[in-house]
Amino acid sequence: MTIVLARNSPTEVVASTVGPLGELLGEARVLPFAQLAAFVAEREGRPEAERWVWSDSSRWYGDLLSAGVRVRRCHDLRLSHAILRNSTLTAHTAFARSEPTDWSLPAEPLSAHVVPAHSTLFDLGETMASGRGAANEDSVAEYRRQLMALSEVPDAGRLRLLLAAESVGALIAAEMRHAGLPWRTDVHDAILTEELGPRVPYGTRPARLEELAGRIRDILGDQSVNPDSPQNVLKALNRAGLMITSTNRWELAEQSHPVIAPLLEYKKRARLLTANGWTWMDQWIVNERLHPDYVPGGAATGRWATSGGGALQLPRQVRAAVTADPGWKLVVADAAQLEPRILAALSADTAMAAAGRGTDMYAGIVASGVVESRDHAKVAMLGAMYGATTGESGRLMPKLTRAYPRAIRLVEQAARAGERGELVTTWLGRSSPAPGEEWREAQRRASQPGANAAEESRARSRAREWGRFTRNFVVQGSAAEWALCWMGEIRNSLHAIQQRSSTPPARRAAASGAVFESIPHLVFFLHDEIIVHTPEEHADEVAAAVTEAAAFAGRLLFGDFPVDFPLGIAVVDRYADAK
DNA sequence: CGGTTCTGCCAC
DNA sequence: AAACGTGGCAGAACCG
Repeated sequence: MTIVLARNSPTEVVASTVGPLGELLGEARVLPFAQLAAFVAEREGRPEAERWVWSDSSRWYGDLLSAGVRVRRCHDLRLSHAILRNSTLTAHTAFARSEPTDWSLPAEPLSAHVVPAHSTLFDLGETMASGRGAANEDSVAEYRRQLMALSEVPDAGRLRLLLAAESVGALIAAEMRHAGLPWRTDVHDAILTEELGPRVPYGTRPARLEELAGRIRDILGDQSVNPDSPQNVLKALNRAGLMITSTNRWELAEQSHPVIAPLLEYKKRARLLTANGWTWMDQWIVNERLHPDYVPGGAATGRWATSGGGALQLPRQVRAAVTADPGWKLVVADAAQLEPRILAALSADTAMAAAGRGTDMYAGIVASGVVESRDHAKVAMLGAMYGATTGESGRLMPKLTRAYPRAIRLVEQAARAGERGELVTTWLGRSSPAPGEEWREAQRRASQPGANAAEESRARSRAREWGRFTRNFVVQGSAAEWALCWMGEIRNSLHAIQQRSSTPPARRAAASGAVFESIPHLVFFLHDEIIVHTPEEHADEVAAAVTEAAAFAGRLLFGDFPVDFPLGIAVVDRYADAK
């Protein structure tokens, strides 16, 4: 059954049951927000899984989770709209060719600090009520238009899978934000104290940094040096005779001067303080949980982005603070060499897939005699996917091209398409954005008869730049699709484990408002890795399910093509212990 | 003074 | 060794 939920007024929801073409089945029900959670919970209590269609999962589902209600399936209209409007597969449809509407706008970010507490049913709708405008949502009509667009695509199987994967990703994002990543503030504080000295008020330098700043000034014989100011440091180092043009780490590291070591150490520690210091901890860790605001589909390639919390860049330095609760474990898994494996499958390059038969594809490439070392294999593969032309990576390209012609042809063709300003499309059907007007104008000018050399060279350089983007887009975007399928299947398996387990399910949890209090659940996702927080007794079962889900995702996308997706996987107490 | 851009570094 | 993709973020630097 499919039920479209839409905001009817600032205080009401309309729930419309619809059929396969989005046609209304029976009367729509109007509910006050206060009754929505009970309504959804009742439908979710039935054996058959409803599909909830709504504008924006982060709002609708965030509210439901706060009220203690989990759902199994949804269709996220806004995320699906973005895919269907831009895909080359739907480019011929009225849906893609019509003028953009409000549905074409990105979801509004959740307000900075609605960290999911366990609110009561009474609060439900607060997030919804704060959404864009007060206008009613025309969700049924939009759903119908999307179904219509899909029906106009000859072979829409992959596109349908993409919309389902994108939508389940949005559910998972909301669930992970709700549950939060277990975070020990005492461990975090101990790391900071060890690296920086005891906590000091915001705006003052901790002892360890003060001491390093003193040493830097003494060595340079200049007490006015401020190591936090790149400009100031650059001038001071130039005065000291160092021929550098910036103060970035690699340029400094090339110099031999006694000030370099303390300066690099200062920068390292200062970074920890500003990015993940006490201020960050106070702001983002609530009740020993990090609640990052994931943005599914936030990157053009379909990768997730985040806004706030910095979950895309949790430095290794602080990962020891990510610690399972007593009696619980973290199952940490990452896909080994995901992107090259995806490339092998996209291009049906059986030689490259064969090199990935073991757990280390780079070792497999060496074993096949393509290059001499694992480092070479890695830098060559990354160069092929990123479009490297110079350096070691560029020099190794011919060897790779000889060994894996199909794979390399695929990325080269994607690059050439981008250079011509064309769109490229992932395995499941997400297309790259078109280059901007400025880009097109530059290309037009350069191709005019009177164009000067500078214009031509600038245009060529912009074209190659866009080619590197589209080259990477097909691989990165298809890898993101695999990851969504992997995670969606993990979610299904965890649900099944919960159903089988003696610790009973959602109903009791729902009553307490804590949807994930006693069951294994995903708590972290980053491009090709996941963390599940699980009661210890389920840890091995969870690890097996995560592993099987990777194989499942491979079959779902690539059918019988013999490509493996091995994982690095560990059952640990602390994230830092995983690899 | 507040808003925007730049620099540098974190993650994959 | 330093050029090769996607992001976020803090603080400095710049600008009207």
